[in-house]
Amino acid sequence: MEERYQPEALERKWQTLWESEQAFRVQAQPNKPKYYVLEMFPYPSGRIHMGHVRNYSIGDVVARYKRMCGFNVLHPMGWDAFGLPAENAAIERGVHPQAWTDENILYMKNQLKRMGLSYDWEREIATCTPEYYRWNQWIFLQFFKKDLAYKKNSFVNWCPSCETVLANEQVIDGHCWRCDSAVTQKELEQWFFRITEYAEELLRDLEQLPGWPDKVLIMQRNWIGKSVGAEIDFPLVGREGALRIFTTRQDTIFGATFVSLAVEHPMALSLASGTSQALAVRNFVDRFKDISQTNRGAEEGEKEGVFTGAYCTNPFTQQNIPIYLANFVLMEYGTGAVMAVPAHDQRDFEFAKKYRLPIRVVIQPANQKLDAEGLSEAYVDDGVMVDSGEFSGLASSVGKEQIAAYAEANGLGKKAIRYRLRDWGVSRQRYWGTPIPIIYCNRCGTVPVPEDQLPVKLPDDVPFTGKGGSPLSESKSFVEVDCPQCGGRARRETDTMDTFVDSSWYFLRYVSPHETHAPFDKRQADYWMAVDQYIGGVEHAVLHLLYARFFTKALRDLGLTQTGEPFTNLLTQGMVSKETYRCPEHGWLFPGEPVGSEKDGWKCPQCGRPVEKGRVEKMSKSKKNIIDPEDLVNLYGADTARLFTLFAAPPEKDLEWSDQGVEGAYRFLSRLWRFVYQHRAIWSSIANNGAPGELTAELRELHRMIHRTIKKVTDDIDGRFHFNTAIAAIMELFNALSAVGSGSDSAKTVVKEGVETIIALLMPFVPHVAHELWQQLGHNDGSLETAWPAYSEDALVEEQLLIVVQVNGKIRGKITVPAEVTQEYIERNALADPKVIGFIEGRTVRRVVYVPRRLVNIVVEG
RNA sequence: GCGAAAGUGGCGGAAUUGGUAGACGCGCAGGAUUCAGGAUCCUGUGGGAUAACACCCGUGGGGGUUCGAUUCCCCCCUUUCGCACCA
Repeated sequence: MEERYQPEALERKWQTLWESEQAFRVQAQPNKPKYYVLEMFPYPSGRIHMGHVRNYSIGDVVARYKRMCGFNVLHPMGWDAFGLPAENAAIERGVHPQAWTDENILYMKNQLKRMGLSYDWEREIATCTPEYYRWNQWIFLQFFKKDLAYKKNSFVNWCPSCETVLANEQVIDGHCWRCDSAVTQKELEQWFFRITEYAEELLRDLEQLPGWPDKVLIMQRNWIGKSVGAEIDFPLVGREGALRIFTTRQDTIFGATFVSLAVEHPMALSLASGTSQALAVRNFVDRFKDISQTNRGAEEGEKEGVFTGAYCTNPFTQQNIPIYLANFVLMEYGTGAVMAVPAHDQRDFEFAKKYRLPIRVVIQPANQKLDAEGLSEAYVDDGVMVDSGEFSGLASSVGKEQIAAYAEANGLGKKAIRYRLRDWGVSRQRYWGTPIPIIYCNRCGTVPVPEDQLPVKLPDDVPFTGKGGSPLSESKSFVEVDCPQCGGRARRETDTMDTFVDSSWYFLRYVSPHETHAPFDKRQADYWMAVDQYIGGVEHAVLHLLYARFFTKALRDLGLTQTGEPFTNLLTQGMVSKETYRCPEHGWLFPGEPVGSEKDGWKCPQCGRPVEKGRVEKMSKSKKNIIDPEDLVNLYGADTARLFTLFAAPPEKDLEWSDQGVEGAYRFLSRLWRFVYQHRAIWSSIANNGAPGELTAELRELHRMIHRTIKKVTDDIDGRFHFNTAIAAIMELFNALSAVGSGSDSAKTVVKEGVETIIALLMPFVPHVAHELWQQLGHNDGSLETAWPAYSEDALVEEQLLIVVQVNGKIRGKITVPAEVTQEYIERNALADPKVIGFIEGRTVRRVVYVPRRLVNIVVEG
């Protein structure tokens, strides 16, 4: 054993050993409790970053801990390997996406291995392999058969920079989630997955997920956005037909003084044709139709509209009211037409004011009287219906019911439920993704590729020009095919699938990654699913996590699995960030910290000029504040990198990078190493499990502390994931053991027990150094056979209690009493404490509050 | 605008159900060791006051409930995140 802690060689030793022993391989064992822990798989961008290190360190603690507790642990890893960066690399550097991706996977896999993560690499998957994506295609065909996959012409989000369609979930603030360009709108024929079919179930089953953070549940609930209301027809004046509107405020229908349509509404142009407004309407439509919804208001919320020249009838008031187009009405939601109630909807109010449209108050609040002239804003809350014919006098909530029922009974409309959730557009005009297994034949129409012809492989003869459009359409060998039905000449679909399809079921593939007859083996899935603990960034709160839930339910309905929810427990870890500093001369300071101090100001280490202290930023290339985990591992070893990320903050919070913090983690491991090195000769001569019966009071307390620490660390890891406090407790115990050092034989025995406990408790966190020290102390049990330490309740029993004594809630003294004494004894001693006496003398004791085993509060008066 | 989370020493963070606020780590200060630096070890470290105690103040601000509030309730301020014309 070396005197100094030298992580490099020992980490290599253990990694090699685990690899050669295939220590983390796992098979289903029906008689052993299973535990499936999964971290979100990475995109193979080239190098791992600190976010990965954090994510996988957390997962590895859970996996190793559960393994030590006797669970049969499935802990797999793979690659979310399709996506745009590979294609961009091809365009920019002429490397084939496949080669680029393979190379990255190879490099990153090595980096992950150097972290000592306990993955079963036998189960590794990469979504870009035909063995994987053929099942994307197979699932697509099953969806197609069940009408869960369909093609429709629609207005879609279009990223002009990526030159592809985006799903709603991929548009952030009107910008592309990937490249941040402003998203435009384009009318295209696209493939969709009918996720809305599952809207209600996706919403309802959120209640079955108590192991998910509330934040994520709320975000999903909002994203699905259920609204209960009614659809009502407003008959057109002077022509056939009606405009169907959707509303949740039927109770305000007597106040509807006009109707607003979306720019894309199919009747927009026909309503105006033949009226004097025809030209104005055409211009209005042309102005807005290519702009995506979020970018339509020139300024925040600015309302604009145009009269169509046509009228319809409010079926409740029988009044003829004008029909407008309005820039804020969404075609995608409801029916694309809304009844406008200016008095009770803020948007309609602003619109009515701008275009001088009538305002009718039909809801009165309890404590004030509204009139149309005096309104400065819409009254949107509930109240009592007025000026509403036979419905006047009803409360809003009752009126909603009755109006909807009346409409239904009289053929004016029906009750309706709408969701904000839209169907998931999955077509992408890119190369590096799963080809959609569809063939278009002039005679037979849309023909699915027969299952025995899967996979539809990506062709190799595609030029990467970056000039836009679907690259697959450039490959003749790919496009030109015979129709599977009639054998005639036909054309292959050239769009590929959204890469989120790949990640929507990969957790199922891991249960039988080499299965060739189905996406996964049902029996294996029945054993392993659901994922007991899923860990990843909160940025996937709606995107990936919603899609994966949808897929799981859809696959269940195809009879492929019994699981209805894929992830029983979810941990969303925070970002890794770093403070930024910028020197006017040298730009972002990196690597290295500024010199100086908070008081005297921070200076550039190169030129001494004062630097501007930036905000704490997420690590990103542009901010130049990236810490490369590889450098970190080279310098300090994987154990230190793991320990730091786990110790510096609880996993769900953001973690701010600190060079000194890393030093601290390294120092702790060094101290532990040195302590074992110095004492190992002494300890080797002691038998294990010395009886603590004959110990001094001090050593008995130390022995208690060992067991207290086991309990604390166990509780902190299991379910709570407070790794930072678990590690703190281990450090505390170590400090106490170091203070005792050696001494009497019984002291040595207790200290040895304590150190061995510490080493075992550290195994999930810093596996290499912990296993090395364990071995150095003479344990030759198989490297991963060590059981998680158990604590004994007996060993926790306190001999003495420290009782805090308060007077009127302020701490005035502390007394130590034997643990078995009575409450009366404790109160008597508290009142007799010299410090306490000073505060109660001459005053009347009104009351004495006793909190068992903790404190006495003496309430005095005067 | 709506929804959610969070504000605790110089810093990261503890305090699990209302019961010793500041565990653990970093930083800082003093000391030991050292030719010196680094490393290591010891001691101290919320603020005020003091020779030292006693004591006073203190968990964003202001109220409240309670014997007792970082924790519960109300109002306000700040920050972060999510949604953003969803009728």
